[in-house]
Amino acid sequence: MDVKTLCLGALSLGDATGYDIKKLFDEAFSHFFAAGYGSIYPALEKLAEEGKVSYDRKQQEKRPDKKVFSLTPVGREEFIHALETTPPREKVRSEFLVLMFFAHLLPPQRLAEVLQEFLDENNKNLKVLEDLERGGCPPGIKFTIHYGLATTRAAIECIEQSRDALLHEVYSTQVIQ
Amino acid sequence: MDVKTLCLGALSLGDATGYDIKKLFDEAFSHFFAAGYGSIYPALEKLAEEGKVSYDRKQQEKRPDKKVFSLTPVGREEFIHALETTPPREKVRSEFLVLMFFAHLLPPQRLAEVLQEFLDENNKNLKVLEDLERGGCPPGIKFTIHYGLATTRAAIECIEQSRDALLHEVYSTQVIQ
DNA sequence: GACGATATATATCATGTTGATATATATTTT
DNA sequence: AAAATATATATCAACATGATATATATCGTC
Repeated sequence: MDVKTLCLGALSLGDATGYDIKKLFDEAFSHFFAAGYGSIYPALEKLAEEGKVSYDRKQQEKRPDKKVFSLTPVGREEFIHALETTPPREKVRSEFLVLMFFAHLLPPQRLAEVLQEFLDENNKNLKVLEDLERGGCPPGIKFTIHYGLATTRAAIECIEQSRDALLHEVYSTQVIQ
Repeated sequence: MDVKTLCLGALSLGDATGYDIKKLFDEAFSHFFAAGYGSIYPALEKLAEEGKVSYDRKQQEKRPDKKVFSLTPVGREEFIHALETTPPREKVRSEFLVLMFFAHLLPPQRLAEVLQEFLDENNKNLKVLEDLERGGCPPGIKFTIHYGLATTRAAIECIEQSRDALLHEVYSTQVIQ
């Protein structure tokens, strides 16, 4: 699934500018799909060429002109077709786990820092998700929040449980070079 | 962190061809970092230009010639420097959660299928990780396995616990269009 | 013994994505 | 009054994706 397809999804929730869609990516989609302006604006341009979205240019006196995009019927069908055929995959790119994999090459101080930093970030994400959980939303969206909470809590517990032993073991097992 | 850097990491484990490194990505790194030939071969070429890896061309009678790459001292320092400065991030791209977010646009049959398929894949990954867990390996690597087990188990439990209610709710909440 | 599948090995390429930067102005915070 | 944040679009080099091409060997199986 590419950014073009998820832009159709974003517009299925209501008309929006590229800027609005970026905010949606940063808020509602942030814990499972990332995209920046560099992929969103070209995606909208191509979708417009293909007739899957249309837009109104809204003149604004004190701001750059807005392009408010809407999903066309063709675009809506395209999106539903994508949902029906996209396999439910999940892909993780974890710099954190790369650092753990090569823990034996890290100075002890740095390994401790890395664990703390990653723990902090997870606790921050947890708070965001806990706030979202309190607000009401459709069951599908609620599920994405519960799933995020479950995996984030598991990550935090795993780190808290193994941290001390890990810091100890890495430097007793370590071959001095 | 880019593929170039992780190729240095791969070579820190021992000399290898591009083909060998691809296997390492598919096995040891697969649950936290993906890369294909299309990024590995260009990465090795650039690293060689920069003097961070060297290679021996091994002629083989019955196979295409091998290029066996080795980490140079410069490359090793570069890798350790990268480990010391890379922030411990984690990024997920989940087509599964996109499908859940837009569950209200999926036919009931398809939603059930998606959940089952994703559950099956997670159980498959779980078995791979459980097998890895039994084999002995350094503490840092062991940690990446435990972390994978913890988050995968949390994902499976979360789906098993909410699946039935979700299937029910989505289609009772749904606005018929 | 033949056939298909898998393994060894490198390489390329169009398309898509990343992350930063540029441009301009308004509003909010310090 | 200055600095930071928000509104809004757009571009770009560098990097990554995923598929495909090329050749041969080996392994299983019917």
